[in-house]
Amino acid sequence: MGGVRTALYNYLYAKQAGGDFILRIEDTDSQRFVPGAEAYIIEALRWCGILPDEGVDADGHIVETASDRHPHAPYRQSQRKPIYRRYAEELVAKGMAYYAFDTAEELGALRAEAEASKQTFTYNAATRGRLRNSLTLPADEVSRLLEQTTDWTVRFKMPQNRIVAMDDLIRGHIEVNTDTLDDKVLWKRADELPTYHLANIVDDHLMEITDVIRGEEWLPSLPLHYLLYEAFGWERPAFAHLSLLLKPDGKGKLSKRDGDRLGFPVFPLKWISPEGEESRGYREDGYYPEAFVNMLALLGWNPGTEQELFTLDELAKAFSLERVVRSGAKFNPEKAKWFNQEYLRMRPIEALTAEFRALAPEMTAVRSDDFIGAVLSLMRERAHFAAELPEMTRFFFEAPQAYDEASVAKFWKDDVPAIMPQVRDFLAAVEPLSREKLEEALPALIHEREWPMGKVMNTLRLMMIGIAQGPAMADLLSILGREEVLKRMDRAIKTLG
RNA sequence: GGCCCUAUCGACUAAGGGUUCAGGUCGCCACCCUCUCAAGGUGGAAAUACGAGUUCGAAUCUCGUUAGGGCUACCA
Repeated sequence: MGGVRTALYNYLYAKQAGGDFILRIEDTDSQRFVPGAEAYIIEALRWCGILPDEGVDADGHIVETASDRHPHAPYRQSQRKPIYRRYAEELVAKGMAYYAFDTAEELGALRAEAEASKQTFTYNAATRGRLRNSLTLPADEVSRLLEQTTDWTVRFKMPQNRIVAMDDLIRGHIEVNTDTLDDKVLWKRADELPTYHLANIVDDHLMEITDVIRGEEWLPSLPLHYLLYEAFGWERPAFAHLSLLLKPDGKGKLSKRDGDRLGFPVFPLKWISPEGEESRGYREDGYYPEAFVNMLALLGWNPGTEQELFTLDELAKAFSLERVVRSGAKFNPEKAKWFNQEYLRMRPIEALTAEFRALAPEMTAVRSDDFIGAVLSLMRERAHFAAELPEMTRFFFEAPQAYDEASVAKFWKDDVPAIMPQVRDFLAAVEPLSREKLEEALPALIHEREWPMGKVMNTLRLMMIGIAQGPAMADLLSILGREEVLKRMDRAIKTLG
């Protein structure tokens, strides 16, 4: 969800400015490769209607070779591997980065040691002079290690005691002293791959990215990114950092577990991890993508007006980074349902009818679109999801198999058994058996005969649908039609005695 | 621990120093409508974290405290 929201804001911002939304896969961590994740991302964005202008082809596959429409291919960082080393070396040549030969074990030991004495180990100006790198080792030793070993890295040489002044489109001005930062690894010889920091800056430059809208977790590395653009002498894009989505109850950021625990999806689409663990999705839970996207857009942004329902195009028109809120937003599953309910109501009846047929093929096989449309028009306002409709409307399609005992006990007594055959005679003769006619004639009959209104109406409903709660009698009877109404009455009179 | 971000009803948010005893939406409660249920209509309860300061005036600006979050990896 958080990822989709970030993508959505990027998309809206790009569309509003008449720009392009590019999908790039940042898969530089070979250890954490997850099969199926890339296809999942593309499918999820597609379901949401967030279609990349660049990076993905019409067939839904990531583009690997450059073309007019995809001038910056390939879009998978793992396929851009040869690009990055050059840039890392460029920084070393400029004296803004250096080779580091410390092993992961050595650094781990240093960190553990520092922790034991309640201190923090930071690889920067304060410590790099004592560590094994091209700044401290003799040149011939450096050359030897570069050629003969494969576990070295290129680290950024963080300047000493410098204030980095940054501007964020959402958060405003931020300043950080470089002494609190460390010499981040930029490139790893072991897999010849860059880390996020290098790959991101190089690719954003190469792909002509003008605006970076990403999660708040990247804010601490913004100074590094500023310094990297400066080191390369490149113009930097504008940055905007979005706050996180928080769990509905308690504290902390929204996690996969919260969905399972509280009963709502955290993923746009159902996701099955390589380990076989399943997570439900908004799509499979019956949400309309329009409702999901609308809900996400309003979680951390507002239009400044009281409008809450937006199409994707309307969102693109109304969106602005100035109106993105800075604080984290707790996700509210109830409001998500409300959005879907609103979209269920706005749905064209033809579309809803088709959807309903797919949901309940046996029940609807012999029914006309007119009949189904009449049922749905009456009943859809009671539902949050289309999937609830078949059960909710079953009594229109099938006569009741049994009569609710509590309702029978409450209504099928006193003079009612004597009255109902007379109601049947009325329904057999009334002309036409329309909603308008019944709304007027049925109460009129009840008044005229001095029958108890509630008792007769509820008993009639009980006879029609098996329980005493449901739609208004005039609607119910007119949709059911005379033949079915009389059949159900006869059966109820016979069964209830 | 260090660095950074954030702080208005239960939740999402509006109010950009005076037009606000803080507005809207979801949820909750009551009433109305009514043959029941739902929907709808009307109304209600419900918030500026705390403490200083600036100012004629502070939800709004400043500082501090508290609380929450993020980062602190050869992950993104």
